[in-house]
Amino acid sequence: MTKKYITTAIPYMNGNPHIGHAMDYCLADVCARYLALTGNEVRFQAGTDEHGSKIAQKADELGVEVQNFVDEKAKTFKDFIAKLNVSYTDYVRTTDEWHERRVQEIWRKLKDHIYLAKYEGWYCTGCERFITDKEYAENDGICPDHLKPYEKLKEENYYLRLSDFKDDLRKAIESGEMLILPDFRKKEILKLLEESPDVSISRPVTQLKWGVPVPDDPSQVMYVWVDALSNYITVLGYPEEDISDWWPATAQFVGKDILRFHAIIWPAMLLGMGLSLPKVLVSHGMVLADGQKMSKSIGNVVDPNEVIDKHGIDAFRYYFLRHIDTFDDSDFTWTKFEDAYNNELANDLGNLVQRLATLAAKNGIKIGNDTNVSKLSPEYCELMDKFEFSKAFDYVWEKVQGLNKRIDDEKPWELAKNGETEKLEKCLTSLVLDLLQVNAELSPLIPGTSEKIASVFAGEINPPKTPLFPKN
RNA sequence: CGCGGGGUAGAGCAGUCUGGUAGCUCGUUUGGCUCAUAACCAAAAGGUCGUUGGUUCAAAUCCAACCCCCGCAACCA
Repeated sequence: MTKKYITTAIPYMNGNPHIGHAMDYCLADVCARYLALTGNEVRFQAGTDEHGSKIAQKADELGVEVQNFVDEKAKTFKDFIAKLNVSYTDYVRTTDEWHERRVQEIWRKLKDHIYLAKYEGWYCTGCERFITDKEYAENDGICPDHLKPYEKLKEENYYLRLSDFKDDLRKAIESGEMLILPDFRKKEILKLLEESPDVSISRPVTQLKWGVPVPDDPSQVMYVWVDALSNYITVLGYPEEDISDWWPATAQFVGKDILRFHAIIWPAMLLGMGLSLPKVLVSHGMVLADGQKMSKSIGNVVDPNEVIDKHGIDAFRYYFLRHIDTFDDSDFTWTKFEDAYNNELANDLGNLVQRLATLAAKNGIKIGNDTNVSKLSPEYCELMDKFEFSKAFDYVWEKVQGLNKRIDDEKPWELAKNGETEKLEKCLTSLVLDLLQVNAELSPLIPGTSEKIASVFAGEINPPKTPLFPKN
């Protein structure tokens, strides 16, 4: 049994769960379920990112203790992940004591690549980041997002010497040793890598209190990314435990907006610790609303809870994994969602199960423990292995539609009328077995529905009493 | 001249590398069927393949120029 490790990006606790988080979880979950289905032992991480001054600030505004604030938020997210039916095995909160302790150990291991230096330049308190001279000039000294003038800042920070790793990193990305998907993101990262300066990885405690203290220097606190990125291995027990069974990760799922941290800083940290690089970084796109970015100011934000409540979690998973592009930005619209639900889930699949179950039950068909039903087709596996989830499910759907066509072509109801019992039995048995094979391929995508379908045909065949996908 | 992706039927996309009658899904129209969630199956209509020019017997596909959209750069996955 091969061991596989899948990770999700840990969301920052300054907002509520949104549709983008759901996208990340769904992709990783399909991957994890597929790997388990093909006989691998899978560990699957999820968690929450809870440090940083923005979170502290938010708690201040609300007049609550920071710890209480993140406890509350973290619970919201954990409930949300449960609602998505995500099959994670390991969960990390960056405020977990064991995480903080291990991050400090990681810092110690990186020490040869860390140096202290003075930064002098522009800073935006709103963005919480350093501003280059070029940016300063372009924006006439005023932050376009926060409409506040940049501040002159002089402070000491620790830096990670990225230049120690650039060559190795570039080779690893070019050769595919650390595969970045899709390919156009790989090109972007390679270019970005060349231009990347050393990264500041700490802030003075006077600026940032809510974080993990730098070991042996109480005046500095770790920059949140160092803390957050480490979660992928602290959750496995690093450095206290031997993680070589699980690391390097089989695949790490991230949004395109945070790919740069995962494709440059994170691998640099890993190389600094003498660990291997993740095998694959899967960068997915953003979910748009009518071609536009979802934003509070435009007011076009789609609440994932609303979508799930409308037609259930499997309809949600189905739409996001089949009709939202795995790698690039795509639209969510209610019309498209409803169309997919009615035409594909209810009419194609739901009705197929219903009609076939009814035919089989009426004619006394029984399916034994046929082992072939869980056999996955090579075409399907090939697409899944390449993380082409939406294409894989397109392929499966052709089979769903093919079964409907076969029923029409073979007309089992006529065979029944004509008393051709033997032929009828053969025809229906074959159809049911093929449906169960398709069902196995659907199980990573819509696990709940897949179980229901399996139970309909297990032993005595019982057609669903209520439709799998009811229409209103 | 920053780098990159893209402009193909009403919508979303494939086809472009390796030129040879323009394809898929949804939507629309019509026909068939009755096991089934007014579901299913079949057929039809619908396109100057961003613009202009070039190469070729032949261009969505190769070459050149131009126009338009988007990403890499905004709290956010």
